[in-house]
Amino acid sequence: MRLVVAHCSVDYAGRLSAHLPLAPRVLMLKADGSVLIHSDGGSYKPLNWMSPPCSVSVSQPDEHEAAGGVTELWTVRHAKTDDVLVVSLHEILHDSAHELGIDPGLIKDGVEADLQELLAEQIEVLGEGHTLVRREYMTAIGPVDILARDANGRSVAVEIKRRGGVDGVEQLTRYLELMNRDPHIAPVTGVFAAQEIKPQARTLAQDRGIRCVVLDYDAMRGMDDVHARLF
Amino acid sequence: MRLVVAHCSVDYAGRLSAHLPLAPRVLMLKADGSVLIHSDGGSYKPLNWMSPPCSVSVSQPDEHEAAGGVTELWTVRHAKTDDVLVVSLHEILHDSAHELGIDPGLIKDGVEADLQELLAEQIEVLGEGHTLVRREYMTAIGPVDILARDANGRSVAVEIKRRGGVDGVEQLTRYLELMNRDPHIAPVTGVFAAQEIKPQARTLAQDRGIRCVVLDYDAMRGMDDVHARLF
DNA sequence: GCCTTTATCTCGTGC
DNA sequence: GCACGAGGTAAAGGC
Repeated sequence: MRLVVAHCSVDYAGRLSAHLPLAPRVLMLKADGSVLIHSDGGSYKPLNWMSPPCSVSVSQPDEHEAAGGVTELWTVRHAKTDDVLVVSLHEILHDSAHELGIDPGLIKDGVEADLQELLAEQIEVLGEGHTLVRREYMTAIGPVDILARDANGRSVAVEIKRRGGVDGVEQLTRYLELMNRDPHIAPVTGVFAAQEIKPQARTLAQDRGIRCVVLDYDAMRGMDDVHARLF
Repeated sequence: MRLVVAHCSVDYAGRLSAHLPLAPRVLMLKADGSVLIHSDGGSYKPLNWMSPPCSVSVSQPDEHEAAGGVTELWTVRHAKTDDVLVVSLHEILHDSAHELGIDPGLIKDGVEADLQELLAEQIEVLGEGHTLVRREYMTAIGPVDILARDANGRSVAVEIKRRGGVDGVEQLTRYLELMNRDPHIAPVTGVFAAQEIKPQARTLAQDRGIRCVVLDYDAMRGMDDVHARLF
């Protein structure tokens, strides 16, 4: 990992074209050849970058560039596409290199998969008398998150999202259309379950006869702890 | 902007929980209080981070932590949510601070808006005799990218994407359903225009009677230059 | 290897 | 300020 702080301008040509005017910035060169150009704000996204696999080649500025104050040019080429990032370095304020090794990586907890697991365990959250048929019920166009049965024994297809938008409703609609064509399983009703359901999505779901259920992750995890203690 | 290279472990609690075991990493502390934790690989996304607005407070390790090798604790708290990021620093390998100022920002070119502009100018790309009605034609559920008329004077709703996936076809389908209920404008046919159309999207579009048109951005920009030269 | 789905998405834009 | 759509989305998981 090499860290450089320098006045620079940047040009990118690839899926789009982009340009950064001359200013002081932090340049991060990773061991895999990738380059990140960060400013002192924004969020974690760099102003510009080149993703691996790629390689950097350093060259000297031509007469015109040198006259403009450029001391060094970095040309970063992607190995597979023809994306190119050119960093024109002016004054270099800092330059250091560090050996980091391979990172052991992030351990996560609390994403959609966890929600699905919890809901499968606590399927009664959908309403009294509901029973789980299976998680990841496969259809021709992909897996339905949860297939359940309501108190009357009718099939219920559940689509789970952390944040429920129209996309999720569309997805569930496609599954329902398909499943309701299959006489073995029809009729199937739909439930759209999410920690947060956006108004547009709720409207669309209601319009299509899909029930919306808001999930409380913390409460469900609490219930899960009770389960764990009791059994 | 402060750059620190150090052996550290990290814990995040917020919209999810996450943990990073002890390893050497780069810590980037931005002027707005945000913190990024980078490894020497991956992509532009840090292993972990805290987005602004937030603030860092430094504290000394307790006896137990100190015995484990912790020399300093950084607690990064989000100003609005209760997200917390705790960095447990062990050995510090590098520490430097740099004044960058506010970045002038990125200038982009070649995104969906440019495609829409070019297609509006060169509406005949859709087929002979096509004329432009208007861009961003408003409906109750949102704006249709382009409304045009074909050689027979029939309305044509165009959805433009850089990369055409099923989402775009669904979006256009919703517009078409709505517009075809309006006797003033019905019948409306649909055109799905993109630089690249995914096979699934093409199949879905054909199934719904929506025509697919692949756009050549470079060629259209070339035409645009010709336009500019001629007029 | 390709495709689909998720994301602490981020980021702009229009209301 | 919120909601919605786009992204050089990136990254993970299934087939």
